[in-house]
Amino acid sequence: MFLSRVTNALDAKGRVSVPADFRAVISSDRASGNFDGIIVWPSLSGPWLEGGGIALMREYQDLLDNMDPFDDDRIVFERTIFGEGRRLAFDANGRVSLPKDLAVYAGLDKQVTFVGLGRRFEILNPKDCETKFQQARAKVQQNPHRLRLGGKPASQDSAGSR
Amino acid sequence: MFLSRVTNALDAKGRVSVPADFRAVISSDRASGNFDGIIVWPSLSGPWLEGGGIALMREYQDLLDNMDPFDDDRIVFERTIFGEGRRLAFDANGRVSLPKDLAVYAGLDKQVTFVGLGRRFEILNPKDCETKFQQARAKVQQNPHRLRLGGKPASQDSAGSR
DNA sequence: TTATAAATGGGATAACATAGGATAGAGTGG
DNA sequence: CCACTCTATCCTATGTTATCCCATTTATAA
Repeated sequence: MFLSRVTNALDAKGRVSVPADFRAVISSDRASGNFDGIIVWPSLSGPWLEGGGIALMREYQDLLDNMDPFDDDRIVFERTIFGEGRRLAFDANGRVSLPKDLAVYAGLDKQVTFVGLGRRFEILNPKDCETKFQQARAKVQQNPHRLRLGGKPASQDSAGSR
Repeated sequence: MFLSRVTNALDAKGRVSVPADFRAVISSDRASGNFDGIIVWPSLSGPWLEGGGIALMREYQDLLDNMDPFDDDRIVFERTIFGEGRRLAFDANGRVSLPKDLAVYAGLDKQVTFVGLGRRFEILNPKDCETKFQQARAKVQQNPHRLRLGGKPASQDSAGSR
């Protein structure tokens, strides 16, 4: 499970270290022979990136496999999920090199922040991250009931927030 | 799993490099002795091409075996994918040469874009690709609920809205 | 402090995409 | 039946980019 917030440097070659904790998650749910790296895609919700391990992609694939092959929405999801995703392999030091267009999309410059979201994570500009965090906090304080921490029920979760 | 979007040049001889990532997928799920190349057919849905490895053809065959022999979808499926499909072998540099009629069908000229869709991929004109992607993105944003991205529960996710 | 792991920097190297000539095979016309 | 053309495949070459490898720094823990 991806947890916590880490800021690392993006070097001149476009490389950035993936936090060691995150790497541990990837390699633990990685059956031998699986891709050793992360999958990253531009968020549908705004100018930042989202990512996860290959296992997450398989979950998405399972969901899609259950859709009607001739459903119009199916191809739309296939394009957005698989077509936008990039496979970024770890180098020997646990770094990935971030494609330039993704960096531009997310406004990433010298520093990037990884934010764990459980099944997946976000990659964004540290400044934007701070802003988003404050907004999210404010929202929860206004509306504390939606997330019922500590109780089983939580029928309408929404926890995944994102 | 085929991921991401790559644009490569179609040269004067009708050759185009298949993205290295895609080739890796093919050779990884390729039992030794299998066909080293891609299978390409005109899409059922419009003027572009679809393709995959030989392994995908096997999957389709299994699917078809379980369909009603008189199902209309089945017949269309068989005719396009098996009937119209072409076997394009890699050359030493990982290129295939795209038959002229397929290029015409898909309106391919100097540049072609490969779009990963998980089990298969699309091959189309970069301009058309851009259009389709914008449409897909817009559609998913309007209707993110059909596919429960990011988690099991999330019946009315999107909570984090923003 | 010392030891261990993680993150960072940069030069060397290999992989990739692309171009073009050379060769072999299919099809056509004489 | 042979010569010719056209086309497809093979092979080598080259610029560009990514990745490999090693060295150094920073952080964490004993």
